Amino acid sequence: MISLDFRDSRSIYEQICDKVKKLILEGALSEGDKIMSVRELASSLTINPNTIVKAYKQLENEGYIYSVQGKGYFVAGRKSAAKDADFGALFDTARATLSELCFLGTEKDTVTRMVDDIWKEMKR
Amino acid sequence: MISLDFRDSRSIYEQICDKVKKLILEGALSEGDKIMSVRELASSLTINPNTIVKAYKQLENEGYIYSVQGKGYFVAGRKSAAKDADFGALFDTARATLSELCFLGTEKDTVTRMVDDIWKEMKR
Amino acid sequence: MISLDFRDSRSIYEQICDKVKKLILEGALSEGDKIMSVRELASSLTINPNTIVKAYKQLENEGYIYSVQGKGYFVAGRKSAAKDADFGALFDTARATLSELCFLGTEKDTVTRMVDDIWKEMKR
Amino acid sequence: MISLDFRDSRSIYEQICDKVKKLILEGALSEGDKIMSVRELASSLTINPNTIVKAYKQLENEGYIYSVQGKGYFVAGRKSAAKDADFGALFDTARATLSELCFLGTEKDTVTRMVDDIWKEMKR
DNA sequence: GTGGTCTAGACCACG
DNA sequence: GTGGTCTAGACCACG
Repeated sequence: MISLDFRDSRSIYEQICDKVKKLILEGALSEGDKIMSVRELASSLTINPNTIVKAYKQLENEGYIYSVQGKGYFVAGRKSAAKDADFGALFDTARATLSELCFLGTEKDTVTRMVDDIWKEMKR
Repeated sequence: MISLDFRDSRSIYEQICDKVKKLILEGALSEGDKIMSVRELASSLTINPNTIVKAYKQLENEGYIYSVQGKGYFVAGRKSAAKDADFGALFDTARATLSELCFLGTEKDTVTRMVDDIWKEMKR
Repeated sequence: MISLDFRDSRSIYEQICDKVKKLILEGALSEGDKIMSVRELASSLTINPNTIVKAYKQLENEGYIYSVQGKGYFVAGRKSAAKDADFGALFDTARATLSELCFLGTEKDTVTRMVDDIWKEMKR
Repeated sequence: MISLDFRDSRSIYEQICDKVKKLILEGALSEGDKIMSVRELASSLTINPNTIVKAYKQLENEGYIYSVQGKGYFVAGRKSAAKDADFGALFDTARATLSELCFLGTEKDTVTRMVDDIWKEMKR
């Protein structure tokens, strides 16, 4: 299920993007699965359908989902997402965030354990 | 030195924030160093001084710099930044970015090496 | 044989149009050949027969096929297609696409070779 | 100048996309040039600003233009467009269109001359 | 003044 | 019923 945090400074469509992407990354949504329709999600969150459209189009541009005329949106595969991904930007973000954590005194072990967890979980 | 990329989708004050923070994380600016004055930086980048003020206020809120009335802005220490840091948000960003890299097929070794590099560099 | 790509952003009837036209251009279907009946193709693709009808009507308008009451649809000749073709629109599309390829750095030789290939293949 | 053709079956935002792209391909707009603001173009065409936004965002995704917060949209360079281009799709379109022209009886010389013209013009 | 986000709601094509 | 397009208009951040 998807919920919004109105205290979050990010825009609504960004939050929806991240939530749906998270469900895909976690494997809660698998390749070929249909995701909630634009209207369904809009009414369930009581926001405007156009805002959902914007989030879904963003995810479509990133290769995470695709639309089928008159049917709905479906989860695309890893290959599709990898093809459209901007690895440069992702690594920049990763490096900046990890550098900041390091500077602020985070132990390397803490981060290494997080990395281990992520790669272990994903292989399931 | 700081330069701007007008094609960057981030706002100017955000870019300045990130650039100054990066100089601090890299050790190019050390605790107690005076950073460029608002006027200096504004004229060197030919942008509005208010934009610099906004960036510096942001970094001050994050504990990375502090102002001395009539003297300018100075680099604060790690403890100051660590006290004001939102570790929850930083770890969320790190986890989300690394999860995405993992999903997209990045080898764990690549990331582990990046972590090693960052922690090694920083200890200097 | 005709297959559909549900990830294709084009509508189903457009995909069918393009696939059948391609078979004709390639010579896999020749003048006078009977093409698959609406019912046959609909059940083989498990889609609504009306969608096939729409595609066939479109190809009929373009002069690529013609229907014989109670017999089915047949491939028309080049003259028929040439008579109904909108050369202006085709040249506009060709010019726009080639201009974009040129702008993006494609070598002229690459395109000239493609043109050679197409005209050589077609003369068979 | 940009004008709309309401008889054109393409959507308004697509027409705007193509018109602006054409100006860039022709060299009427060069790298770094500011293009008409969203509001300016919307009022000059008497259409809704959101429709312009949609067209501009599409061109931004294709790397042809970029936005600067509070300043407007500017023409990006060839490299930017080439980086984001889907050459596979462009060549597919080119091949399909040229194959159709060939089938319909167009002389190879006519096409070769068009190719020559495009590559000659662009080098200016 | 500029682009960015969002609402409210209409009408369309597709199947 | 689904997504796609478009209008009309509001309010925001940025500089």
